[in-house]
Amino acid sequence: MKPKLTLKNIAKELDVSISTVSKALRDSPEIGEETREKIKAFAKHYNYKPNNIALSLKNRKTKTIGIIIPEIVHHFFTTVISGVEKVANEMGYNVFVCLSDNSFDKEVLNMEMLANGSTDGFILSLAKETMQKADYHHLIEAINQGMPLVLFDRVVDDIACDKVIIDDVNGGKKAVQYLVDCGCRNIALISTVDYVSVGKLRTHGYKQALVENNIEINEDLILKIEEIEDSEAEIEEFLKDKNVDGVFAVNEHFAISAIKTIQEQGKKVPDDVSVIGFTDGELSKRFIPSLTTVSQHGMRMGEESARLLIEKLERTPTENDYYKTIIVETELVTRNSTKSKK
Amino acid sequence: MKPKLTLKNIAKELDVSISTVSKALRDSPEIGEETREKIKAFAKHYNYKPNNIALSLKNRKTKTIGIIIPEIVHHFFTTVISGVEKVANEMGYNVFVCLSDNSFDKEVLNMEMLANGSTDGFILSLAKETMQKADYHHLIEAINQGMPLVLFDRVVDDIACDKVIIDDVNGGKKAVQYLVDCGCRNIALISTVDYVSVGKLRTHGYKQALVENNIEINEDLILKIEEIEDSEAEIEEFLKDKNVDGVFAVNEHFAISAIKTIQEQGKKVPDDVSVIGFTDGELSKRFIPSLTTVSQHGMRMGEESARLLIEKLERTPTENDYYKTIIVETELVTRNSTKSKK
DNA sequence: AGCTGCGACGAAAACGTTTTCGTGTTGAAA
DNA sequence: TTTCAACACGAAAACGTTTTCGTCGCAGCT
Repeated sequence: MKPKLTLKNIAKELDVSISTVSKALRDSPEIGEETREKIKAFAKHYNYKPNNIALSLKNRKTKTIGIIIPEIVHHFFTTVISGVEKVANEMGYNVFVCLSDNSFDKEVLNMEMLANGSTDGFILSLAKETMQKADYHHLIEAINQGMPLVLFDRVVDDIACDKVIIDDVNGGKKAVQYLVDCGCRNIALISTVDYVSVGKLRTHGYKQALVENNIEINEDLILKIEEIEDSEAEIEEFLKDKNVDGVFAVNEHFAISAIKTIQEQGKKVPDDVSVIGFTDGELSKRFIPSLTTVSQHGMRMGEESARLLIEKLERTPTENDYYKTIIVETELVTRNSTKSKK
Repeated sequence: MKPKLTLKNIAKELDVSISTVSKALRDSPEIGEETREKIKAFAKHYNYKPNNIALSLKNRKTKTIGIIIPEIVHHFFTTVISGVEKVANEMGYNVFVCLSDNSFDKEVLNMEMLANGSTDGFILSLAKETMQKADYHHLIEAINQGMPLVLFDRVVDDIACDKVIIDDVNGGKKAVQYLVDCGCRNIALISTVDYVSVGKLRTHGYKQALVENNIEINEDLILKIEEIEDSEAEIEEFLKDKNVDGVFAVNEHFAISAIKTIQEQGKKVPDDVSVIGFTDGELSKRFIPSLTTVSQHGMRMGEESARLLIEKLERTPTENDYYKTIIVETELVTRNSTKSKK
């Protein structure tokens, strides 16, 4: 285990000064050609690589961005990470991934870790608990410290920062409209509790679509689920002896559970009941029947978030006083859990 | 956007020296109680947090570990990350996640980024391309530089470092033995190409189980898949007019594809054909029929890897000259894609 | 000979910490 | 009154870079 090669080492070895070595390696014209070549050859031979930490300290930037997500074992979020990684790497940035586990405290802790010089800025999707508490002081603090922040997917309006979201209202509307177009009239909604922004918005979309089609909104056909763990039983109970011909679920899991329940009731999907989910994961693709879903383009969201953040990082602060919100379009991918349009 | 609070700032503000501030904050008895309290109060009020980068530079350790995985959109790897994050955070470490995309070049690049001071060590699962090329110079280089390395899941024998693997041979054997116990005799194997270590090992297990049960190995019943993209078509072609009563697939996807094909042929799972997969993901759990699989305990693998690495990091180098290999046991979780045991 | 200018290099500061080793001021002991 | 320890604090080095600003020697010009 050799001692790590540093500028100082090279300087001593070659009997020049540290500054000379540094300049030579950066091709400064200040250094004579002969010395320069000698130093570069030496560095190359011994595979010198400048120390990142020292560079970060000197430049006061780390070329690193952090991303904090509520849970990683979730297809949507992994695609977002993928997207972030992709553009970050292209732009010469590293990515710190942190998990909040949907816990407020862990989210705050993560932010503090990342904010103390480790990263230049971050990308965040709020923890469920944070949205419930509606306590965003950690975000505000970070922003005040001059740390650029991009919120994605689970965002909150009152924070002034860049945002990347999908048009949840429209996505929900599209889905329900499609069900209507297939001839459904009694359409159930399986959503999450209202403080999760996406659940609320998709519910809006659901209602809008019904209204636009002159279908009465029946609150009995709306289920709001708190704990994902118990969702299966809840959904079963909910769908029991309800006479629905269409179901719109705000995620894959709810959709699958709905299908199972429906089948157990002796009805057929899509012949008797059409089902549409949200988020296009492996499950939707490969389930039988494969699921018609509203795809969120997680990869694109990640890419846009990273681009937004890096753009902000590489500008002078004075230009920074406006914020963008990028809306990534959803896409309805039709598969076999819905009847074909009439 | 206030200028970031530093020791120097505090010192100037309170009209003491930098060293005094530093010592006071670290509760050094050298500093008089009055001054100490004053400084601590000030720091607390303005929410001072020491700069991580400066600390890293000073201490020559970053309290950060890197993990490089071939692909993140893969349930198994996300559970591993989860496990790593968990114990890393408990021990006060941060986690850098990098993606190699199964590309050799990206793997090397990632390692170089992380090796230049950004991390104290890393955890790695080899890219497919790397295993194919069998070029491990980047690993050796890192080790020579004194960077601890833990290999997991996709490992290679000739590198001297800690390893965390599952007993793939045994896992495969268990699965096939179970099929035999269910009365299957014509058991097909759907595996990956041999240079992917896990594919090879699970194939061994398959063969061992057959031999132990005096069933002849029929190479015609073994399919090795290179490109996961074309797998569905390949599997369909492979299973066409083969008279099998059991299928062992080395991952979820192959298993699902097999089931689909079998059902399309008019046969029933599990009544006519039993199917077992590997890796316990969402898909296995929720598919209909739900899949009997060999579970890999990704979370545990992540935890063990992180523990191993951190243990090494926090010892003196002299104690470091031995390497452990931890074998995480697999577990057969039986569901509905197999008949019950006779 | 004296001046200018330039080419080639080195010294030192800076980034934000921690830590070792002073140093100046006390109070008490001799 | 002198001496010395204890106390409370500051100066400076170090971690590995980059960069600004010297400085030195020498050639060319008048």
